Amino acid sequence: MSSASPSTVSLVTTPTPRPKRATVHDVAVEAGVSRGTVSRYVNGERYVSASAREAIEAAILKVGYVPNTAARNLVMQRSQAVGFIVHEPHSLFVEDPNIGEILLGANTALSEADYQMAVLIVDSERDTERVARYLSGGLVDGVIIVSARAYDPISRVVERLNLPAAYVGHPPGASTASFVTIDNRGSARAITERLAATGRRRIGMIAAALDRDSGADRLAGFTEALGDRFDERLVEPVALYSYSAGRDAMQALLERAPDVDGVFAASDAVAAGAMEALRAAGRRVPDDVGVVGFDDSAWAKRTLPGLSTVRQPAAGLGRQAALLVLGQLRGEAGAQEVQLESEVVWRDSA
Amino acid sequence: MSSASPSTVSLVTTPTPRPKRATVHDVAVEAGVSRGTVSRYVNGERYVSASAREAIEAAILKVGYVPNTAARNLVMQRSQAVGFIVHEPHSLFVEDPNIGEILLGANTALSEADYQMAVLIVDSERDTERVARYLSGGLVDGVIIVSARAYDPISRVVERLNLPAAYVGHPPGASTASFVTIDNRGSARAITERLAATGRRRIGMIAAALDRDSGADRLAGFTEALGDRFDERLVEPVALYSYSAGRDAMQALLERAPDVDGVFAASDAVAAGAMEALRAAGRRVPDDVGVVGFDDSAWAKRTLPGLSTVRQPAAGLGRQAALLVLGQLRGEAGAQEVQLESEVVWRDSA
DNA sequence: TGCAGTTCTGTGAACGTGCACAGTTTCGAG
DNA sequence: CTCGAAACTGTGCACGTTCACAGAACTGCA
Repeated sequence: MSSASPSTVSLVTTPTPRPKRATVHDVAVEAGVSRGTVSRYVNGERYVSASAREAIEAAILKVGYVPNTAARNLVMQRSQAVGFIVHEPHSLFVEDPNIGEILLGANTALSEADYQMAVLIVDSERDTERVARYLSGGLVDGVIIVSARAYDPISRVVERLNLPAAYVGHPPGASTASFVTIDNRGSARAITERLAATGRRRIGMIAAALDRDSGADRLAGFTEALGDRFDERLVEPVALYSYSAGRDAMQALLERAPDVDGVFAASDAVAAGAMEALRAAGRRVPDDVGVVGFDDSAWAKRTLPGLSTVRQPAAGLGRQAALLVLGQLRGEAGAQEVQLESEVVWRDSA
Repeated sequence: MSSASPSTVSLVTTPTPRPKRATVHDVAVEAGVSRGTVSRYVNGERYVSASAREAIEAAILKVGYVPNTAARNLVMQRSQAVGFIVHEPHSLFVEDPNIGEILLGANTALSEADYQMAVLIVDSERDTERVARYLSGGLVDGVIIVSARAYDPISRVVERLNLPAAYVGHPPGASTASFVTIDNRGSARAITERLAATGRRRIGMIAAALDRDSGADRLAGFTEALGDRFDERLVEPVALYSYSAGRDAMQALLERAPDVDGVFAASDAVAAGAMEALRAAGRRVPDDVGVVGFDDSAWAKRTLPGLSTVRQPAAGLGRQAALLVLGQLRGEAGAQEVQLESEVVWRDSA
């Protein structure tokens, strides 16, 4: 920065000699006005004369002023950031395309409102503690919570802090928080009925994540659709919405009920695994067994044949959740529920 | 929340009456010591007597004190956060499992060092401007940059701000920043040689993302491995590492060179697409055509037969990049290059 | 000219920390 | 008992902003 004279070698010991930033004070001096006026200009408030405005604009450009967010946050008592809390094992974060979509949808909406997103992944006990501390630190003004399970300690922390929050999916416990969902039950019923309408007689289900509302509701819809043709022995429950779980479950189901001719898988990933197991067992899809999934994620277009499924607007879920939080931040009324539309997408797997 | 008495309806106009937080001052009063002593205790410094410590501990518990991060950031001139900049179309963020893995690896390392990660996705012009403003705002102490392309405006902003940074992949331009990579060229050479060793005579490549070092290096390694048996007409370039691109490219390649009996796809997603096209064209894998990919992502285990590929330690890349940034933050020496090991994973597709 | 209303401006006080520095106590050695 | 070092403690200032408030300048109207 300064041209060191050849004789004196100045050894810089400070780690990163980042250039000191211009403050609102520097701008004020440069423009020949006061701090207050500069602040008003920056925040787009009234009562700034034309001449002052011009001088300030020039000064800002000259000194390269950018507001210091920490100082602003301190005095405004807010952070202009929203936490995105994911309650999943790391592996599923990668495997489940839905979460990525939800994150993107939320990030887009937050960006548009000039909010920042802080990603918080909770996988272990240690994470829980760390995230709780983080939330308490006042670093986020609100949170979006994805895939919380029953009796989630993080949810309790959020409630205690009275932090604006929106859940993707039903919130656990008796909380009165806002949330955004799709009609899992109705959609599951619809696609099961559609599958039945193709003439299948022995329809099974690979149910997943029954400890979450999404999983439980999909099973409920399935049961409802079949009515008295429902056979409990044709339901195979698995823990997670994963490919490998679907494959193993289908294998088990085939052993127990070789005459099964239709399968509703609780997610596309599960369905893809099931199709793999069917292929390995020499069953043709859809000729021998019809398969339907749920999500319409990237999986559905990859399978062969293309998977019939329910389109879940994942990005829209994230976006809506963000909007709910932003609404609360603007002081709008409390708990809201939003249900987004989902539709059956019929391809060739059934 | 509060049980309003029937006669007096109190209309709450303040947005969220968040409980006011205890400050270091409150703790000091409660414990009967000074602010300075509390501050020393909180930051684990020396010179706090046993009696003071006990009193402070009790006081903190009683008033529920949590340090205010904004105030701390302001006085310390840092934010304790690192930006994670992704330079990709939104769609690919979802489709490419690598990015998710890299993000997780980085997030883990940052969390362990008590740093927070802010996700910044750059997709449009508007995003570029927004992110530049964000970086200038002093909200991050450093950045991890994924998949930057040549002449990236964000990279220039980072350089101008003198912000500690680490790239995943070679940084664009003549920048002297730190970065972490794998040996794309050597690995591509290795797997191509291995493919050739299975007796293939007409080996083609679906090259992708040639405007990035990863894409260009993989093509270079391929060329190198084949030597004078290299045939330029067997190279099909595509823009992105995507499934659909792989499918279309394979189709084109088959039309131009029906005698092709081996294919190196620039990524697993591309390879999966290629296998789909081969299947549609009635070619058997590996009997008629051997296929190999790159990444060892979730795709590789899903294909049928399992894909031979190069294992890329995606989480490790993210982790290393985070460590490089953290190192610079601690004031350690400047630009470093780290190369992680990658290995050929041989399955059944070739 | 006086006066009220509006528009504009500057000043001082927060916000909640960390840090330098000055001051006080403790303690062991001479 | 004295003295100096080491262990502790408290105070004021700085960080960069917003906000309330007091006051100045400008308007239009009587």
